[in-house]
Amino acid sequence: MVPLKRRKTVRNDVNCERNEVIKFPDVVIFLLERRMGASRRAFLTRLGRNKGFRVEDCYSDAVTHVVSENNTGEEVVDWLDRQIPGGWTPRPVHLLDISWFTESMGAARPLDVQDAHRLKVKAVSQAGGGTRTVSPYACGRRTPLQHHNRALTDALEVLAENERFRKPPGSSVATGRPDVLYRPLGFKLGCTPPPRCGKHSQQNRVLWIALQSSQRRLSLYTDYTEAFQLLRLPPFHFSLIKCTTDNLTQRGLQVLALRTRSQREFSSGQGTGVRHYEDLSTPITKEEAHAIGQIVEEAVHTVLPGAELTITGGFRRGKKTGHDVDFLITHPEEGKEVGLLPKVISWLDSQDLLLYHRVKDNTYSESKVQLARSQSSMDHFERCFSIFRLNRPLARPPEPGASSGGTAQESAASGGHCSGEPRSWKAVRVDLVVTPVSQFAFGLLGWTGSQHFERELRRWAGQEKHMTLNSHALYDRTQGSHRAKDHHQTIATSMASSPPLSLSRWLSPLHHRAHTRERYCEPSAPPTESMAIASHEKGEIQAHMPVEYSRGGKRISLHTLEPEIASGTEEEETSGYESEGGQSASPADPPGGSSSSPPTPPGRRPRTAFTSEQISRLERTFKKHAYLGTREKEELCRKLNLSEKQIKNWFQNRRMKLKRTLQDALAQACHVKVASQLLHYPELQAFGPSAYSGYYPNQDSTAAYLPLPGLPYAPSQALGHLSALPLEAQVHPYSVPPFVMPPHSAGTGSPPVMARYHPYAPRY
DNA sequence: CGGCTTACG
DNA sequence: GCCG
DNA sequence: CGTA
Repeated sequence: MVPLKRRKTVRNDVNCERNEVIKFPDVVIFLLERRMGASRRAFLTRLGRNKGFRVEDCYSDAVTHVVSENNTGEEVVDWLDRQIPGGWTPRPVHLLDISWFTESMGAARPLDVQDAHRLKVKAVSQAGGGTRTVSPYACGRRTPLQHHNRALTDALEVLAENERFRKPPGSSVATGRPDVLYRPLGFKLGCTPPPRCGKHSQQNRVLWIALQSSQRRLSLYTDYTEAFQLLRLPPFHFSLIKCTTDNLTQRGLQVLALRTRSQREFSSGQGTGVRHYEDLSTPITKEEAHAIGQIVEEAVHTVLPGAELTITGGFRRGKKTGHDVDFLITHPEEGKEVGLLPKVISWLDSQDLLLYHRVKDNTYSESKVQLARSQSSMDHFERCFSIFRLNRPLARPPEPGASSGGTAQESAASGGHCSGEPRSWKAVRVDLVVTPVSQFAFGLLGWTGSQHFERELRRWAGQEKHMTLNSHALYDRTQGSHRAKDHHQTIATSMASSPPLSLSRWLSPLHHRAHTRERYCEPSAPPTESMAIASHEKGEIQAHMPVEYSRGGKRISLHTLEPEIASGTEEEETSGYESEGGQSASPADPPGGSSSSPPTPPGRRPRTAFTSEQISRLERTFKKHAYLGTREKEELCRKLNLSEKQIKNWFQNRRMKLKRTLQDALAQACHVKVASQLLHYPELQAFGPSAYSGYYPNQDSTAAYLPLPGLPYAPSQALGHLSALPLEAQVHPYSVPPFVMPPHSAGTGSPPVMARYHPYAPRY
């Protein structure tokens, strides 16, 4: 099983004219006899020399290319080490597989060394002693012996190996290859990653390495790496790394790459991004977007006459500028749209309007784990990321309707270096998505959304339309029907008729207030079932709604159902009750109180405002472990004068906050919703108290107020990072990894599982 | 009024 | 429930 | 985890 592709080149060339002339003086070859055999070596030597190569009989420092067959890099190094008196000192020499030699022979010239030719030094020994290659999981190809970022590739390999044996739920995401990581880093890493202790040290290093290239994000991501550990989340996934670096490549990394001027290692897309960095970081105007629209429209109509083009994204929301332009394409006749995108692209390309394009079809079809996901085929849409070559208007701004079809000027191709002088065109990012009509509205929503907009929209859907809208579907609770696919009319209508900004008028807090007030202020009138329903527009009828409320510091909570609950509330103690004297003393406010906020329902501790001392200590503890053991809970409880329940709640809330923060950041970074998937691991589930609860020396008080430089969890810091992110708020909801729906939810004809949106951090 | 923070089922 |  |  020799994975080497041997070319038969050699054969008949033996008796060719023998010119011993050295045509390529810069290449000095040494053929390693080991496992090659003397006769074959002699043959190859002759062949090489005939072709004008300089092939040495003995190894020397003059040698530039060491060629071996069926040896690992380590074996070669080992051999060299034994040959050279005093040991072989690593020097810039290519350690190559025979494939380089034979291919060079075939080409009659020394080929540039490709990664595939290189021997990997740290190859794992394998059965059969064949040529070693790096795990395909680690890199899409064999890793070169000499490259800048050994630490990175090694770490990747470790990661990869781990990955093979880890089958966590949702791991289907982890199919991406990390070579994206490897390739973009065409430059030498500046410094060595910080050593870390802990299980995930390698992973963290990987991340660190990958991300240090973008200083802005460095702290962010190292912080989040720690956050992952803290939450006992599994180490990063490949996909995450992939996405992350992908994104970095498209954004921040470019800057660095430009600086280091090593563009050669970039893929075409990355290179394009780098070359047009200036353009791409220049905001796109509405006019430009419109012009692009004209072009795309022409393309679409040419390719498929009936097709419809709609602009989505920020421009649809009314933004005046954007970082890209998004379009949604469909055809009124279901099915007509399939395969449309490639044609559109190639038409555009033929008109020389594209600088780059990458069509993506089913992103995750590769991963077989297509689990119950009847709806939400968002991720099956054809889509394309492209960079347009948009002609700049000449001199004066003409009317936007100039669809100058193929006027693509063949300006100086500015292949690699565009000097600052203004060109006649500008590079513009354009995203194209094709959806079947049935999905059109859904797509429209998805691709038009901004965090704010979607949030508003969902609220609107929920409160006004009694429908649940999330990124996967629209559910009509009124009819109990599921309309993910065919409700486009309603959505489209609402989209059209109520522009985003006017949505707020639906959000009158009055309804809401009225209901809640009603419940809290009129203990004498137990809500009937219907009332309960009415007050819970979300459709979640609370089973045990407290019927009787009393106010005051002492609660006498009577729950109609669940008597045990009432008794259960005992465990709770008043330790922290008066921590804030003023507050809990008598929250009793007159019923007619015009207070803006509803009174605290009885049975519920009035909201306390934790002091900064309390917070800082909690934060410090949290930084050590996000899950609190009984021991520490008690301790905190004492020291902070808070009840255990408060401590417990605080930690719970804090974990959620961290999680949100993480998800948001990762979602942004990945430009993909993978983040929430990553956080769905059981590790995050309730976890018993730490075995070492009491062990950590309690670095008492003292420096409690310091912002703590390394403390990513101090709100100020974490949020500071976030807001510092130059990333756009918009995250497209496509590329949802195969969402693992609880397969058992089918039992009742109940509505499908819906993620409820989080009021704080809409993550789509 | 939204965001963030406590508190709870 | 408070704050900006 | 959603929500008051």
